[in-house]
This record gives sequence, C-alpha cells and structure tokens, in this order.
Amino acid sequence: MSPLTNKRVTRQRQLVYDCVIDRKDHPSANEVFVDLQSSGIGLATVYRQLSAMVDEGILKSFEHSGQIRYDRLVTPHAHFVCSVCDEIWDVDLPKNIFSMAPVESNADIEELDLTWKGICKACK
Amino acid sequence: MSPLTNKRVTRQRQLVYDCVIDRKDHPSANEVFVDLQSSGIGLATVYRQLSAMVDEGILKSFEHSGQIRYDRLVTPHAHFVCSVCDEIWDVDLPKNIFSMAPVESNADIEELDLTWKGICKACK
DNA sequence: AACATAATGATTATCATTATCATTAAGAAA
DNA sequence: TTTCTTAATGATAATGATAATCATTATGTT
Ligand SMILES: [Mn+2]
Ligand SMILES: [Mn+2]
Ligand SMILES: [Zn+2]
Ligand SMILES: [Zn+2]
Repeated sequence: MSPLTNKRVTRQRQLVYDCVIDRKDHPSANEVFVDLQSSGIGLATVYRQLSAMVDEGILKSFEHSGQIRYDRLVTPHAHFVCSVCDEIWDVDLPKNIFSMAPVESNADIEELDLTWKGICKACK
Repeated sequence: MSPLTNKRVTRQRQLVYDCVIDRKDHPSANEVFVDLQSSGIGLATVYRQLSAMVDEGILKSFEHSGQIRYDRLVTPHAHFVCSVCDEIWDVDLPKNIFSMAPVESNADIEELDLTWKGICKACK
C-alpha cells in the first residue's frame, strides 16, 4: 500500500487498493467488488474502504452515470468521456486553467472538475 | 411554454417548466415536486417531464451530490459549487475554452462540463 | 497469550430514479 | 360540441446504488 495511513492494514484494504491501482480505469465500487469476488470480501467493505481512501486523499472520486467512480490519479487532471461507449480517459488540464477561475463568485477556488464529452476514436 | 415541442401541452408540463424557469437555481426533481405540491401533480410526472425536456433540449441536467439537477440555462456555461453550503452558481466559461480541448483523445468534442469548487463569499 | 477495539460481512434500510398499468384528458376528427 | 384516439398522468411497485446496523473477527498492542 502507498505511503501510509494511520489505519489498520487489513487484507481487504490491500485488496481494494491494489485493485484500483492495477486497473488503469475509473472503476465503480461494484466493479472492484466483482474483481475481488474470489477473495470473499464483502460488498460493504469495498464501499467503506473506497470512500475511506477518498477521505484520506489516497484516491479521488467523481460521479458518472448515476454512480461513484474511483480514480487512482490524485493529481489535477481532466477527463474525456465518450458519449457512445461511455468510457472515460484521463487527459491533461488546459495550461494555466487555474488562472481562468471565475471572478463572479469572488471565492477562492480549491479545485475544479473538467470533463470533455465527444465520440472517441474507436466509436468514430 | 417556450417555443415549440411536438408534445401535448398538459397543465403538468406547464407547471414543471414554469417552476424550473422561475426558480433561478438548479433544482432536483424532488425540489420541483415540493414546489408544485399544491397542484396535486404526481412525482413520477415531474421526473418524466424533466427528463423529457432534457431530451428535447429545453433544459439541461447534471449530477450533483447523488442526484440529478436541472438547469434552465442551455447555453454553454460553467458552475461554481461551494464546498460548505453546497450551493451552485452559474459562471462564465473561460474564454476560448473549446480551443483547449485535449488532443490526446483525438476525438471531436461535443460539449464540456466544468465545475469550480471552493468556499463561497457567504460561507467565508 | 491476552486484550482492546477497529474492521469486516451479512443484512437491512434509505434514497433517487424508473417501470407498470389502470385511468384521465389533450387534441384531432366528426 | 360530442366522439374518438392515444399520449400523459398518478399511485404504486421495482430497481439500483449506497449507507447503516450489529454481531463476529482479527489487527496491533501490551
Ligand atoms: Mn482520472
Ligand atoms: Mn447552470
Ligand atoms: Zn467510444
Ligand atoms: Zn457557501
């Protein structure tokens, strides 16, 4: 498991973390659960560990098609979503995007969520 | 109701549309339903009309905190969300944002979803 | 080895949304 | 206007994702 946490390192925690890291996509809790079926892990544990890791900053999450997707990439980046196959790719943020924060709100920006939508190469 | 649709104009359709237009925020289906309680409209009808209007392009929608929010503004714009009070504001998109589309995907971009997050003036 | 208690897993509960279907009422036709 | 066709409605059940409950298990410490 990645650099530390003050939590107990259970077998299940390892399994969940390794699964998200090994997959290079943005799995839902259920997709992680399915991957780990053979280990006998409980669905509730998968949900608990994933959201715990988000709280700890080890993972990030976002909403997509009515469910929460988990992201091993915690550094700022954008996503591209294909409107046909619904797949998600990591893409770079535009240069200097943070300097383009809206002034209307005159609030300080902590983070942003940018998703491009279109038809991917394969579907086109 | 706004310029055209090839659908029957029911009393309920009018009520739902007027509600979203009159509110200047981004209501959920249930919030629209609560507003229209006294009219006797059914919850299923509110859900149906809202998603129908999105299909027709009269409204837009996005996911927020585990539910679908509806937006009267169908022109491209971004959102600012306060991480404390969870309110949502409309803000302008950065100038020329569409020219900053990622090349990695080499796909044509149809639309984008940009949400800034921070603490609003009131909460600060 | 014994202990304290955080984590687990089976299950139930909750919440948002969709599906079903008998009834109602737009809008066209007579 | 009355009749007619059928899309829309509303009550309710079903679904799907996630959270809560709680007895049991097992990690990390003493
Ligand atoms: Mn990502
Ligand atoms: Mn908006
Ligand atoms: Zn695709
Ligand atoms: Zn606020």
